[in-house]
Amino acid sequence: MPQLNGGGGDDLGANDEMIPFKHEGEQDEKIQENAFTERDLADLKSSLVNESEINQSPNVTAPGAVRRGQQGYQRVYSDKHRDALDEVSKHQDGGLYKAPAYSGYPFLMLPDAYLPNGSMSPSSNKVSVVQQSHGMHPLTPLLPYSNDHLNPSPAHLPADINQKPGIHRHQSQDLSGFYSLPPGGVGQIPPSMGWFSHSLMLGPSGMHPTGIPHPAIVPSTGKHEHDQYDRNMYSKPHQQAKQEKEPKKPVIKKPLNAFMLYMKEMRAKVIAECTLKESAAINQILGRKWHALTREEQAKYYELARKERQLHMQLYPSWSARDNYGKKKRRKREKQQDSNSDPGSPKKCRARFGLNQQTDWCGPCR
DNA sequence: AAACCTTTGAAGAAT
DNA sequence: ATTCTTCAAAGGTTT
Repeated sequence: MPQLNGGGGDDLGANDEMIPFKHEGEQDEKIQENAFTERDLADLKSSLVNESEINQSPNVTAPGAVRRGQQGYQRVYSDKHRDALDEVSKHQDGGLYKAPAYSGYPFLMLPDAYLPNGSMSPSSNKVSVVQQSHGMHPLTPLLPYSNDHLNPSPAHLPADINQKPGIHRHQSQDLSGFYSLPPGGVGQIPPSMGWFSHSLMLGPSGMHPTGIPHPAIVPSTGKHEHDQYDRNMYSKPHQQAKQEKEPKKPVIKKPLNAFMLYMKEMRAKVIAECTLKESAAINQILGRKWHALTREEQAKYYELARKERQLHMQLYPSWSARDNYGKKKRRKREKQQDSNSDPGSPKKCRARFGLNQQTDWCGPCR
């Protein structure tokens, strides 16, 4: 597993690269924060892109170039964070899910109101990840994993679930510990979690046998997936009716990566601060805030993402990211691909000239 | 109505 | 082994 790559030795070079960027990010952050509070919002919006270009990559003029440059940096950067994460994991794997920072993470995002009995608030374990204070969607991706949903009666579950062939991807003790219930919690997650460990067990519209939709599963309608998901959350009968109408095969979405989890948590906060609503702009801010995070702060999300992937893998052993390839139709990308596939358009400008010589890149690459 | 935009990270495909 | 592509979320914008 890539994220477990101990990184083969934390080369100090990584740190050397990390530091300047981080400072840069912090500066940006300060600027950004000031912008939120002092700058006219319209100015902020209009200057957002320019500002980011100036701050992040002075040599770059085109947004696309920013993207490319960052991609080049990205891998190194992510590797470094994996290193950081590994460091954290080294500390946490032994006790992470038995305690502290992340124990019961899936429940962390759960408003107390959703907690079993309403009494077992994991507040003591809450990390800053908690979202409701920002008006975030209370039902985060991991909500369905909560014991609130596990609770509702294993009686609903097929008796032979754990005996289903092909779903015996080894159950990591790590994971079962990770999703362990609070002491005194009502339900107990079966060690195997096999009761909902295969997509085949899901209804036509991605409903869990318990009636709780898994966040990674959406009806394959393409558009308005999220709306449907939200409706599924709150209107069960309606959903059931729809379930009958839609024999379509459910789409299992990719598990969220660290940054996506971070975005999900922070989006509402950023929107509240700057009143921007345009996701593209918000995401730019979030990207910069992400870089401004400390390693430890980021490590939290890498760890959460790792658990997400683990659980996703257990829930849908046969799922592959490839399954969703081609589900989205592209308009512009195709053009870009065409230009890239052009024999006269060298794809490897970045590799050839490096990020510091982007002026030597061909037009499309710039 | 559907794709785009914009971000980072993970996975898979391609080279 | 390295590079490239696609998708994950989100919601206003563009086509």
